[in-house]
Amino acid sequence: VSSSASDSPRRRAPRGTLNQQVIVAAAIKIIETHGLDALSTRGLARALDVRQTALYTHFPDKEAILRAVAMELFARFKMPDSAASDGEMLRALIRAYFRLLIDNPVLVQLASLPESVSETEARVFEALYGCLHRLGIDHRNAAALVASLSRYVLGSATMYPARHKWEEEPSLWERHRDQLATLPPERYPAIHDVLQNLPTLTQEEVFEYGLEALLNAVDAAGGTQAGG
Amino acid sequence: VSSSASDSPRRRAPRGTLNQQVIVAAAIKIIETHGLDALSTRGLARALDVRQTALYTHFPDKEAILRAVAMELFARFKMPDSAASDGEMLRALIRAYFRLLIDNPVLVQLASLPESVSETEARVFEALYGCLHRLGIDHRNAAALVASLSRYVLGSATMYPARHKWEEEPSLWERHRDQLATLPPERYPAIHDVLQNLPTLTQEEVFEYGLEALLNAVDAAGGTQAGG
DNA sequence: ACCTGAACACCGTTCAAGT
DNA sequence: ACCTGAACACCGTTCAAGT
Repeated sequence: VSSSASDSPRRRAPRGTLNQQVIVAAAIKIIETHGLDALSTRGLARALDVRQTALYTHFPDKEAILRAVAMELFARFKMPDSAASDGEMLRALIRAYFRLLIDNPVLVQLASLPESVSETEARVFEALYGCLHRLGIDHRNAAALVASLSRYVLGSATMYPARHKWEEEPSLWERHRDQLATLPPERYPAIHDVLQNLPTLTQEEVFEYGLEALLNAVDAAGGTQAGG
Repeated sequence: VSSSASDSPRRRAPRGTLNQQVIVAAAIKIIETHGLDALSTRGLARALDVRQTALYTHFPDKEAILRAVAMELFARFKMPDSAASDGEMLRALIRAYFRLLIDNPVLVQLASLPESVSETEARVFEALYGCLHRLGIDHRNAAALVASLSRYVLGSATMYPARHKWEEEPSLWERHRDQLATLPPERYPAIHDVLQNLPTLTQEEVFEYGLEALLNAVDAAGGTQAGG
């Protein structure tokens, strides 16, 4: 029963095996492969080939690990290149933030963590307010618009059909659509009217539709730069 | 050590003690008092003065209990009275749905449950599509608008500062604001410019701002019924 | 300083047994 | 039919002990 192959647990992990970086990397790997619910301190320790209590030398608790994971994923944000106009920059910023959330859906799940605002979020907000200021939007409208946009992006990312590797079940969006289709047509004629006459409407199209609607107010208030 | 007062556990619960209704009611009470995370089958059984395994006679698993809780809370939806115009009805429907989610924040947490569309949701969607149809909005725009509105409402409800009885921590919204204020002003001038010049902007004002922006497209497309 | 072993107080779920 | 007791396979976390 002694160690024979490399896949058998070693007797004792050497000194420098663990640090915050490798723990976070292993946690992200588990989350991306099997989902946030599959991340346990025991499983994480197993992946790192140490006992679970070794983790507590590097993090005070599991929540601290999750905060570090969120920080690491937020750092993946790609700030868009400066655009032709502030209106275009505004759109590019929102799209990039949306992209970050749908590429790393666990960030949505971790949104309720008591966690300081990430560097990424601060930079995005700063850039958004800067654009709106240059477009001549007053403080009140700028704050209301940025707040509305955040809510819209969060809701859109939450409903986005992230094809999780680890689960068979379809996303919120697809389930919703499928179930609406099974409702009795005689009681829900308007729903069926729309569903039957609308074969294709992607999440991206929906997102762009709402984004443009929310930004129309800006184009109206600040001088628009015509079509681009 | 035998039973002395009414608060000591009884020896054995009589036959008809449990049914789906009382279990769901007790679950809702725990969730509203201490939050969803505080709901365990053990605690639920304790509140009902039975052993935890008795619950499995009435529900196959905990998820089934949560689905029943969601159904019960969805039934609290108040369909608004028919409004003066379809435009007003549209707004009343969205506001009522938002109100349902912020009055019962656990519905947002339970949104990802694999659960059939509730009667409430179907009725709201049916009413929304009906309004849009009468306003002359085509299928594509109607579907895109309803989808955008759903995402906006979900995001708004998620960020809403529900003053949970059971937790001290401020809401997402308040934490976010407070933390933005602590950022270094020299690196984030636009953020501070807005924060300093904006003493009061309530969640309701933000919600209304985004709602009007999203519905502007409707007012533009379908004939608007002037101001009301 | 860093990793381990054993223990603690929790989970959700099962199943044979009682009534 | 409905409720119970004991058990199973999990959690996150602690702490004294090893190296």
